[in-house]
Amino acid sequence: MTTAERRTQAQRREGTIGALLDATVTCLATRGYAATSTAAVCAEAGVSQGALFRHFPTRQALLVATADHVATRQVEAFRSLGSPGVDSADEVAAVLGHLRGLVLSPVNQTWRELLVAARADDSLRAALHPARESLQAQMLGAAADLWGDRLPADDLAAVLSIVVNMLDGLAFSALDPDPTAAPGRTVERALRLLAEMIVRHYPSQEHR
Amino acid sequence: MTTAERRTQAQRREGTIGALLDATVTCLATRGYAATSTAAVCAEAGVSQGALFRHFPTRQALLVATADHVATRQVEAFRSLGSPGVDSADEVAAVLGHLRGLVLSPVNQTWRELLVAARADDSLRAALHPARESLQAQMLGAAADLWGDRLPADDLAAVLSIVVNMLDGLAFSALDPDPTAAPGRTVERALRLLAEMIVRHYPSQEHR
DNA sequence: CGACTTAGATAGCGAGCACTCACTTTTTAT
DNA sequence: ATAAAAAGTGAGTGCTCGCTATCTAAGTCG
Repeated sequence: MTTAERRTQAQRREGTIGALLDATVTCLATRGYAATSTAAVCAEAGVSQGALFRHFPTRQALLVATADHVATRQVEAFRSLGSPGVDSADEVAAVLGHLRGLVLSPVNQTWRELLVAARADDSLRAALHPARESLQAQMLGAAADLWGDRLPADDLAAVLSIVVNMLDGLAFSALDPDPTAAPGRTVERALRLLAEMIVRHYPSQEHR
Repeated sequence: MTTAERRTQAQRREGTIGALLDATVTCLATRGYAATSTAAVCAEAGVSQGALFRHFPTRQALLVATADHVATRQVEAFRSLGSPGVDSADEVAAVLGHLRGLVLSPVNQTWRELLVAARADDSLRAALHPARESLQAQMLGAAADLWGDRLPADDLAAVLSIVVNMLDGLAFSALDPDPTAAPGRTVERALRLLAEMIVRHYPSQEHR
């Protein structure tokens, strides 16, 4: 640690803010909303509480900033799926499996934790509202880019709603602390069945 | 208040315990887990904190007792659906709508709140585990009684998993404080589409 | 350099939390 | 009737929380 001791103020600022946001993500994902106290976040980030309250006027401001932070990362992860085929049930099932991985990721866990907390907190709900709308629109846009040529727009939104809501529901039901635990027989069967139902309802043009 | 002033000890006990359980349900459903403090529950129930801690050694014990309380009420509500037809897409959509109502009810909201809190609390998760298993088994059994003659057992569990997980996911996403708010266009479309996919995948015998 | 602004550290404050305890009231048993 | 037991009360206890005030360290600019 002999070099690069000198940083500009903007660099210092960005560094600690980034550390605080990342620490908030890991605290929310591992300890949950209630246990994500300012002290816990500061300990995780390796800074003092004074530093936190210099950059964020209140705990809620930190949480809202974290929500915006993870929202952008969510669309990135979704788009980084590439453009997988959805012609056969196997391919759709593979896509569902990948989506399940995304939904179970810490980033998405953070997002869910904030949404749940927002239900009982009016001002947090209001503060999270724009990010929520933006995220939904961007996810729908990404889905349209990937598969918009196969489904009418209304149906695409409906299928997306079915899939992500089911995966979110699964994430809430999966209380195992180990995120890579065996998905369970019925869960695998349910995903497989959903894939089959989708391809049967929207057969690809080649097979017609 | 001139009559019936005399109650046996068992009656008094049952009365206050019932009031505490009901108060816990409404507190969890309206204020959320974190705001369901012992003081809030006692105020809602109209008893003192001393009374609460006479019957429940700790806050967690009260919450676990409440979980058992609502679990039984959930199966009752599910079975009270009767035995609706599931031959046409319209009928399946109607069933999905009724299920949606059940999932959005305060009883189910309470259950979800406890499950979410259990994710970050090891001992609460362990204490809730038996009720969780029992509830899942009873729901599957009820579903088998209602529609077991139409689907193989494995498929029934898978369909049930898809439907209830999607509805739970919807309940988490629906942050509106008004539970009877307009379901939203895409939600209605998604439920309708899911109903159509189900009847297409499992056509009734008569239409074969 | 030296005045000035920004970033970060530390101690502490008031509020709310789960829980306890000494006490009163109501039911039960003799 | 009266003693014992159970139910219920409400003030108090220690602890953690979000947040603030005060201070030191570091970067900026004449």
